[in-house]
Amino acid sequence: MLSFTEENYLKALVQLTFFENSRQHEGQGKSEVGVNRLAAYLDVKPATVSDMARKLKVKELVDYEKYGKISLTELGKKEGMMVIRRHRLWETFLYQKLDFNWDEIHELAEELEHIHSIKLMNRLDQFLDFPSFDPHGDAIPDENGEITIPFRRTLSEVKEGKKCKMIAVNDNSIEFLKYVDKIGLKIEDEIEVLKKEDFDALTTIQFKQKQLVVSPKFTDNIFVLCATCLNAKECDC
Amino acid sequence: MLSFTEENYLKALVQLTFFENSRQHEGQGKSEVGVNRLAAYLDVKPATVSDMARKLKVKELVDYEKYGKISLTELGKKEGMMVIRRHRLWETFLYQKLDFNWDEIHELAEELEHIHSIKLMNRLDQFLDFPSFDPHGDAIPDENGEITIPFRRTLSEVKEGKKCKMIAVNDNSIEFLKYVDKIGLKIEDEIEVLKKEDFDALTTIQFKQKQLVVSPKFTDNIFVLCATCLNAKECDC
DNA sequence: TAATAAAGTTAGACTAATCTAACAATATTT
DNA sequence: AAATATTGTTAGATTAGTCTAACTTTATTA
Repeated sequence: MLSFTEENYLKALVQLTFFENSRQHEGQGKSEVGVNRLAAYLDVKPATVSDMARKLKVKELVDYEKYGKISLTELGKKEGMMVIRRHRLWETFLYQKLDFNWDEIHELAEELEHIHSIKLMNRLDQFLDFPSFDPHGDAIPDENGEITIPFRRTLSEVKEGKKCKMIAVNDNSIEFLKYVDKIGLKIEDEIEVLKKEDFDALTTIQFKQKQLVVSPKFTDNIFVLCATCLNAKECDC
Repeated sequence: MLSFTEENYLKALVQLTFFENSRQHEGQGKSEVGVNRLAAYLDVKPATVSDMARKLKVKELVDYEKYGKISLTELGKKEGMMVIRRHRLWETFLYQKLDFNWDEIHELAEELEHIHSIKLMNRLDQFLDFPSFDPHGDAIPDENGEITIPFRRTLSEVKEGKKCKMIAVNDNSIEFLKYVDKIGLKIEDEIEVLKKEDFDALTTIQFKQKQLVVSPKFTDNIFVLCATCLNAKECDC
């Protein structure tokens, strides 16, 4: 059985090697990370990560050689994915059933994700009607730790005059989530890009009969999908 | 913030000093416990309890002097009660919402009870419609850690020919819970005592149109209440 | 390529929670 | 009351996860 701490290392490795900058890395297979980077991400000292990397290697959860990079083994990836599955299912529960705000659920899920029970998570999954995305729009890994990330683009990439729907946010900081809440935008909402101003990169969007001018700080962090590109990598939206 | 372990010590102390044998102790104020007893209950060595007792004393959670008994302070009692509140609310959730069996919920609640969030527990309480008892029929402490144990008697004490309803079980062992499940008896079910045989202490009961002969091992561990004694200490049932 | 910077490792220390083994205090029994 | 049994304490060790400080390896740059 994995400890609380070991699980957090595996989760962090999944985030850093599979999710972070996934568009840049796409297809490059650069799924490894340095000791310093992981240490910074987990807010511990590099020395601590060095130690832990050795321990995780013994348990065959990571591939790692002294002075080398760290990467997840198949087993390690699966375990990390399961932590993320639990995290995202709990977030969905807190948001949908207990009426928590978008910006409150992450912290609670950080604790709840460490409850180990496959049965519990499968029951919760069923209770929530098998959601595909959590309240931030991130995909929820299935029972086997598999995740099928649909092709996503940011709102910045959508052409003028096109419509799309918001499916996720890229920035999970409380400030960002509070802003999105404030303007009244929600997952699954339809957004129309009315005008894109090249000069200062401001975009005028419309959703729910409201018009709003937003900056790249916003558009870069909203993931969208349009009806036609749901399953297609090429799409003109 | 209390650690996982500290919380378990406080919970155990509440169980041993307030709940266990509460009928015997009633009114005697003997709410203290020895090092060996607590060690046996927690399945650790007495040496460990000695150490922890000193630490908990520093934190003003227990009263304790070297070679003396351990008892909870007001603060310690409240913290312990809150752990029990969380445990019982989670059990209720697992049983009512996720359709877990009676005998599966305890173990999961042992983990869930350590998630600290007052808001989470209050929301869950609301979601469950403010239950007074958990699935085992034990009272759930309120937001302030207060518990009002209603007057309970065991099925053994009910006179021949009287009816009562089951409100709790005294024995939470898996074997016992499985047996209760097997015979199809549930919290709130009405039970009629048809016959009591003094010779071998067997009792014939009826519930849901079924008749069954049970032993003291059973009747001693079923708590009941009758309509007339709900709020009265004296009752002829 | 040699010097410097960045990245990573090792040794030794700390804390919390546990153990064992030896010892001390208190309670019980003859 | 002395002997014995029960109960509780202390000292020293262990493990996981962390730290700091000193050191080593690898990468970058002048």
